[in-house]
Amino acid sequence: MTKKLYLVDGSGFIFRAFFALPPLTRPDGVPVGAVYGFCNMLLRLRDDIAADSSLAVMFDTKHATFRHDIYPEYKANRVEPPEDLVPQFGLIRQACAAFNVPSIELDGFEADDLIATYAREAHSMGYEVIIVSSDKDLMQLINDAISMLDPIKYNKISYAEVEKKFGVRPEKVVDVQALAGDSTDNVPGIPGIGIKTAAELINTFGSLEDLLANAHTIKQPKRRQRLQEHAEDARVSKQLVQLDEKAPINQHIPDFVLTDPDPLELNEFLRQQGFNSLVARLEKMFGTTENKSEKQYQTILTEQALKEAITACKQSMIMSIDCETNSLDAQQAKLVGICLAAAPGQAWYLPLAHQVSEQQLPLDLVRQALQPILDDPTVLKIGHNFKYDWQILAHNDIHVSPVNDTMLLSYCLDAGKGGHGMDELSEKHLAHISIKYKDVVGSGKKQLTFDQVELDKATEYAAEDADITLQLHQKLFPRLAQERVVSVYEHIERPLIGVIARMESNGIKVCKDKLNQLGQEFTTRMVVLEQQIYQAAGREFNISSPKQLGEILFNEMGLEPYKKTKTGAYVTDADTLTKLAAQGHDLPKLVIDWRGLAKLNSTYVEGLTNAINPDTGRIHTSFVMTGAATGRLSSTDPNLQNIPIRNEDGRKIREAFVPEEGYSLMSLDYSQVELRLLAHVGKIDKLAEAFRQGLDIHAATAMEIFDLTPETLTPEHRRRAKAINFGIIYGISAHGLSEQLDIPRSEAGAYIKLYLERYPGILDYMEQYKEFARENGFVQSLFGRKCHVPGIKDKNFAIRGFAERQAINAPLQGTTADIAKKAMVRVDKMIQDEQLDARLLLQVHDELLFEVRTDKQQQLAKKFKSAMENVVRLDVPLVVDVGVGYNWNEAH
DNA sequence: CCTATCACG
DNA sequence: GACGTACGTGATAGGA
Repeated sequence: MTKKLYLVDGSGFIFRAFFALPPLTRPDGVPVGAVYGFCNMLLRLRDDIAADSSLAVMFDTKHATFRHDIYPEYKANRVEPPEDLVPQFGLIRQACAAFNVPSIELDGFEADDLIATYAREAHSMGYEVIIVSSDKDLMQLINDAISMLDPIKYNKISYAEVEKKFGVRPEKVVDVQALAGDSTDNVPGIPGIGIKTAAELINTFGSLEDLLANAHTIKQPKRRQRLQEHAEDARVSKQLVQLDEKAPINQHIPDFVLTDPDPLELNEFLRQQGFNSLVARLEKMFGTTENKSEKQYQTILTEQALKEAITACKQSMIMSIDCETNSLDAQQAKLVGICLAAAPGQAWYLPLAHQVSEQQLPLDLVRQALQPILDDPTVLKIGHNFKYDWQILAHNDIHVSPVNDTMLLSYCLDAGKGGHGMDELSEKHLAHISIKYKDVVGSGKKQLTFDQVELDKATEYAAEDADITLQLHQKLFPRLAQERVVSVYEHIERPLIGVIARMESNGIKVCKDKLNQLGQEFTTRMVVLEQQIYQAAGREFNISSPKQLGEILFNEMGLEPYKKTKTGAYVTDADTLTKLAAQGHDLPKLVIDWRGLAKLNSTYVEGLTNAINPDTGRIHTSFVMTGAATGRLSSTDPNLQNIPIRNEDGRKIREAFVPEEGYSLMSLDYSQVELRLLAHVGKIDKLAEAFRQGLDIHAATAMEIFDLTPETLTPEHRRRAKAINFGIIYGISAHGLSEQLDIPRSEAGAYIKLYLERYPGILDYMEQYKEFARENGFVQSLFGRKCHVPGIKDKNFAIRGFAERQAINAPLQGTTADIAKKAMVRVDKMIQDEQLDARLLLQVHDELLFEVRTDKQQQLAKKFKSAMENVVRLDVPLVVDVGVGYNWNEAH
């Protein structure tokens, strides 16, 4: 194997990274985006490359180079670097020192010349050279042993890429550049000749000199004249772009062999810059990087040890608590152990049900010993995703209060900035990569349950989790007040833990027989469709495969495809198939119908049947409290927030959701909340007035924008107005609306213009929130919930546009979420305090589903409706529709 | 593990 | 002037 030398173009990198990467500042305000990119790239390189490789970084200096002697205007058009970039030059040199990577600069020479010199030298010594840069000026150096690596896209640049860019082999690149010039470096070249023409000329004549010597043979008069007039410019240009391979270097290649950095020094540098996630990676690569005080993790097996742990927790007045179980499903999980932490580095693991020989403390004893401190109002208990622990403990008759939840803290502070799982937060805030659950229990067939894990391993893992939770609380809790999200946390998220925990434990009864019967009905119909599909297609194929379907529709049957996916496959979605069906083809319609039934069977009939808990006969979904950046809940395992409703077959699935004997299902849903909020927040008088009058809002909109009376209003008008109303909430675009309504873009654009004219205030609302997002990086709901929109300043139109639409939508969606959550807290409190014979079962964004005693349903409906409608007072009334029935379809 | 599709608000 | 889009989710099947 030949040894490899990596030569990094430090100066090139910093410019490119500065513009390519998002701006980032240290806590003290110093811009460090490019430095971060640089460190990231170095770490990645070190991780990827062989240990016996060599590495050095080259920099430009501020001084003039020999090129300015040849041509005083060289780079004369360069403007001063942006002020955010200036401090980063020094920091990147510091970064090299911290990484223990040689950095080289030389007055009178550019980084490119140093790279050229070292590359040729190393080549002659038998090295393979990889130039880490994407600078086109370096492409002239490429040969079989010298290649380039784009440091940001991280892809190889070789012959093919050079020829694509310059149209010639690398050794002719300078000749092409000499002709084409380079406006960024103020290299003159020959006017009127660009890269395309230059490549053509060089390929025809062989070289610059041959071309200039034979310029008189050029046919095009203008081109001939210019080549003759500017021959000298071309020669000068070539000197400017030709890299100097004989720079007087004084550091030698053998000195560039990789050496490990001093972990302590590098750690300090990275922490200074606030690069916690990099510190975490560093620990993984080089082992521990800090002289941390010894961790004190203990396994508790005696009553005495338990007492001591509790005393320590009581003294510290704050403790974290974390349950270990044998399942992720809170309803089925058995409590295997409990972990407590009282201070960073100090944690105890209390094994309860491990399958090991050691004697573990009995649960009853542990419960009695722990309950006082878990109830103690002077000791704050910290959990991460405590909703889970709440249920596990409650199922074991253990109750905890007061509680803070680090997952919810992170959610209130940083929604939209990434996930809120403990592993991710540990890396982000503590610069520590935590032990993964999979590392403890293994994976695949050999995966253990936690009760099979040895006590020392279990202690190490569990104690670290409790430790991290406590440390995360130290980092996150103080930010709550500083960043003004106390109210959202205290009044919405924190009280919701118990509410949702109860909902999940309640579950909802699902009738297995009904699902089974539906499954058979759907299957029978699919068999018929299947035969018709094969007949229409002319052969059998896998109807579930979009690839095979595309092949049949567009290749074998020759239908006209509407569009392709980004991977180049034909789109075969329902939209496309509907359009094809409208042209009179049979197959698309058959496939649409088949897919509808297949979806119902696989996702709902089978999925829901499998999700029925054998002990309770009910389905217990899991609501994810931090899943949606806007503040909404999401539902998983199974998702009960997307049960079909929009067509007849789908609604049959809802009939399988039923109440207990003597009870009814009662659905209460907010009518048109987001539009009402738009009217309120945007102060859209006409819209608000329509709501106050209790009008059909889409019909009212249609009459307003199309100048109609009730007599001239048609269902089509109303349909279009409805689409526009929703479009507005989504941050409307003419293209989006035209797709939705299947009308020309121009027509959609005209509708939007009309709408914005008739509802003055909407445009202001949209501009105001976009501006707020640009200034603050986030938008807020009516109750102060934050949703971060990182792309809002991106120079890429698509990304920025996306962020702008988020900025328009998130305050509305987020406020709806706040209202629904507040309603849940209220209603749950009523149920608890007044001991109502009602259970909250599900939340579907703007709907709450209850199971209520049938003979009390009217009274309960009145109570809940009123509670929900009066959660907040707005300029428009909030209206809640109520439905009751013996299944979810009837209730809705 | 990613992509395409489709269910909901 | 083009770029490429409706906002927010989760589950399933196919295929690499």
